[in-house]
Amino acid sequence: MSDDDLEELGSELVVLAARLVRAVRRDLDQPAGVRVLSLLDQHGPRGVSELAAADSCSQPTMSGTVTTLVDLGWVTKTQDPRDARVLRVGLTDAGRAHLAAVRRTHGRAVADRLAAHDRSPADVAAAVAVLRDVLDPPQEGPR
Amino acid sequence: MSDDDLEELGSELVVLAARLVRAVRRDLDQPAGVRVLSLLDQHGPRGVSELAAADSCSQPTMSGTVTTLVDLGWVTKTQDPRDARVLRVGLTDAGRAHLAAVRRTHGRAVADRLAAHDRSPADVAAAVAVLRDVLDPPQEGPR
DNA sequence: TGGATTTCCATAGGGTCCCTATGTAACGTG
DNA sequence: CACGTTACATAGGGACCCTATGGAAATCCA
Repeated sequence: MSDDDLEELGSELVVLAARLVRAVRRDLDQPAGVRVLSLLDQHGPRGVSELAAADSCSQPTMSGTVTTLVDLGWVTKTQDPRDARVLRVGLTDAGRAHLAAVRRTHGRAVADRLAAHDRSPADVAAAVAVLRDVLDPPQEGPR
Repeated sequence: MSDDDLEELGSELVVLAARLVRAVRRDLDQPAGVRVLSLLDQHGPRGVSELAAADSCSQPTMSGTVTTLVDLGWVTKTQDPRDARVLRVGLTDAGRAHLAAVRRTHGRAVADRLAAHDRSPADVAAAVAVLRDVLDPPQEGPR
């Protein structure tokens, strides 16, 4: 496996990821808010800054996203009684329901396409694991 | 592998893809035009509508992207002498050079992250193949 | 105790990417 | 030539994201 191949693969990975995101945005839901719902579902209530770090976006971006989600009734913002700076963002039942619906939609869409290509869910799991690894280490370092 | 798992995976795939795209846009350089350069590199000169179909975006979007690329000097638009409606979009040397540079950057970034996770390029290739399959069949007629 | 600093969130302003709706010009056909 | 079709461009708007900046609460420290 040569370096040229790796260049191709890295570039291709980004290209395909971009197309996937666009397709989802057009046909299904707003991914930005769903990412936040997913984070809250996995990790429980969090502050805006924690969410921004977890989603690796800027704090103002997350701030705006949360505001949108509040308007939609999918999350609530409550004050932390011990630290008035912190805003605890938590899922509502409606938010949980919406997340479940989106996941069903995505799952079905992925399953449909898999069926046409003799792909097993394990293959998708492997792809997810690779993406996670590629994204995981925002490790800075000299050199 | 249950349906619940598949829902999780489909959703997770989209979430990770979105984060990847955002990370690339912020840290590296990926004006959506690179996708077009990649298409032209793979398939040779094409018209705007063909490019839009290949990238699965709308024709006006591709029209604007191509205009941007022309301004950057990475592609040229030339009239087809046989059909004055068709614009042949072709890579310039500068466009080819830019594409090569972007690919090197992506390849290096991916390689760095892989090294931290005991991943082989073959794993990335597998992930790319899965993404391609997930995107490929927008459920159209026979080929 | 009274700054100084830090932490957390919000707003302002701007950019990119993408969409639908709607032209306009050139082709083909009867 | 009228007619529908094809290929591209423009107009208008929305979603998402960024940096810069501001304000308020908590914490640190002489």
